[in-house]
Amino acid sequence: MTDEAWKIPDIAVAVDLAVLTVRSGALQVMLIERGIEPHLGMLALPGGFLSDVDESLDAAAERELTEETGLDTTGLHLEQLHTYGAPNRDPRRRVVTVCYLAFVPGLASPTAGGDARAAAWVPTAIALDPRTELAFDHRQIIEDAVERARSKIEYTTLAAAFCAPEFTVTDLRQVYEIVWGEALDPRNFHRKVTGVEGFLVATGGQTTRQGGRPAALYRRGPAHLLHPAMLRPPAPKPDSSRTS
Amino acid sequence: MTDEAWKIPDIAVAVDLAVLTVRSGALQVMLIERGIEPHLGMLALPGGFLSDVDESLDAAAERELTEETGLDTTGLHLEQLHTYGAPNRDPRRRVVTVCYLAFVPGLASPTAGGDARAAAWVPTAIALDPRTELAFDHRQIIEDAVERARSKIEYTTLAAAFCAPEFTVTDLRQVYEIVWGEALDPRNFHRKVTGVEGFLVATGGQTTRQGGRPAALYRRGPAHLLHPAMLRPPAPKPDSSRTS
DNA sequence: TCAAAAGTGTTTATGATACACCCATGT
DNA sequence: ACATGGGTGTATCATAAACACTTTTGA
Repeated sequence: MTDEAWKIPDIAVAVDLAVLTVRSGALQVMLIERGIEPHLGMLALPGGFLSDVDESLDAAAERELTEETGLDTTGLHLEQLHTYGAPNRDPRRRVVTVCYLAFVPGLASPTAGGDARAAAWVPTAIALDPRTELAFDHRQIIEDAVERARSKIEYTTLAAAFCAPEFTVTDLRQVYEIVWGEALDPRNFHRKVTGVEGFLVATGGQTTRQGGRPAALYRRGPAHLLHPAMLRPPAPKPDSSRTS
Repeated sequence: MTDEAWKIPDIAVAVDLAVLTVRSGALQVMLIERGIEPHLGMLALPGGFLSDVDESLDAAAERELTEETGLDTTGLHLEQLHTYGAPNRDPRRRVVTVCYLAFVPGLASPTAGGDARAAAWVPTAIALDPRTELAFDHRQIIEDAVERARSKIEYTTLAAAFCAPEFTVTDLRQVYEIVWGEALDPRNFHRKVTGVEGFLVATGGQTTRQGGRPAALYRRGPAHLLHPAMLRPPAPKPDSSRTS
């Protein structure tokens, strides 16, 4: 039997995870502080090598997340983001990493473990700040993950999952504003989300407020896809036409 | 220095290519007939293992395509589709394959080479027919690739690239109909594509026809993205309400 | 003059945006 | 009364779908 194994070079396969959430009014990403070389002590995404030839990529992603952050991954929805394999992205050897995105609410605070010296939620504004140093090509990965998360809430009902079990339309709008980094018109937003079938279910309850009309409370409806999709306001062009 | 190389299992990294085009009025995919085990003689996507630790994933994809099909890959736009890594997708050993999609016009007929015994364009209707046997998980990959190609022409001007340098609106519409497998209203389609800025540029020429009004000829315009996007007709629900 | 294919006009419906305005509560 | 935020009404615009109709050619 012909075999071509002779020409297969020694390449390691890793998985990395961009776990995003909305916490404390900010889009945050789970980062670890590396406890091993290379990039010892630097911030990085949780991840690591496939540990067993019989481990699926998805399973490896879940395992690494649990190992390094202590987060419970049962029922966690992971989706492949991209595979990064530039020849020199890891100084030790050739590593191809399959990256996963998890964009999920309600995760606990992490507990460092495995090869991670520390683990914490970090606002993406800080993680992507030019002054923040990140290991490997993880800055690029986080940028890709944020963009994917932004587009996911355009056509799914996922944003509602970041609200409390009972929430107001304003709570939901703030999730969109945080993730997109754009202000939305509260009135049009209200009409839109209450008009989409299966998105919100009124509970009949109302908020008690300090000043202002009480808001109706809603629970998540059965829909997972949004029809029609929520539209992100177009990024305003740099204004080069000021005459005065 | 701490190292964790001891726990890195022996995994091969491959690239596979789903090369799609529109030829002879059909959406077609480039398939090879395998010249080596496993699945000797079976239809498969072109692809193979990374051959060198310094070869990027993109470069490996181009190399494999040229080796197995003889196609010229200069200027070819490849985009990552997905990474498939189920533990038993290859009977020999653990293989993680990074799949690329190329959806491009004007490719020549292939010439088999490398590990391919034959190479040919195959209509996707045949490739995905239940009676067609495909190696590994390549049926799934082709399905994913077709879906991606279908959505790409919704929001890009790529479809026009499958027409001759000068083409009519009907030529362009037929590309959409072939890729989507749906009939479109010629009149609304005409208004739509001629109304999108930068999509089509009238050359002033006309077709000579056998019966029927001559059609205006167009060239591709400078736009790459479509605003607003072309809408795929919604898949009709199975009609369970026929009463007569 | 007729068939065939190209292209235009018109109607109707949907949805986005902007924003005026009213509603319900705490102070 | 009034500030505060919740929620509705409405005009205007952009686009999509359906389809009647006109235009331009070859036979």
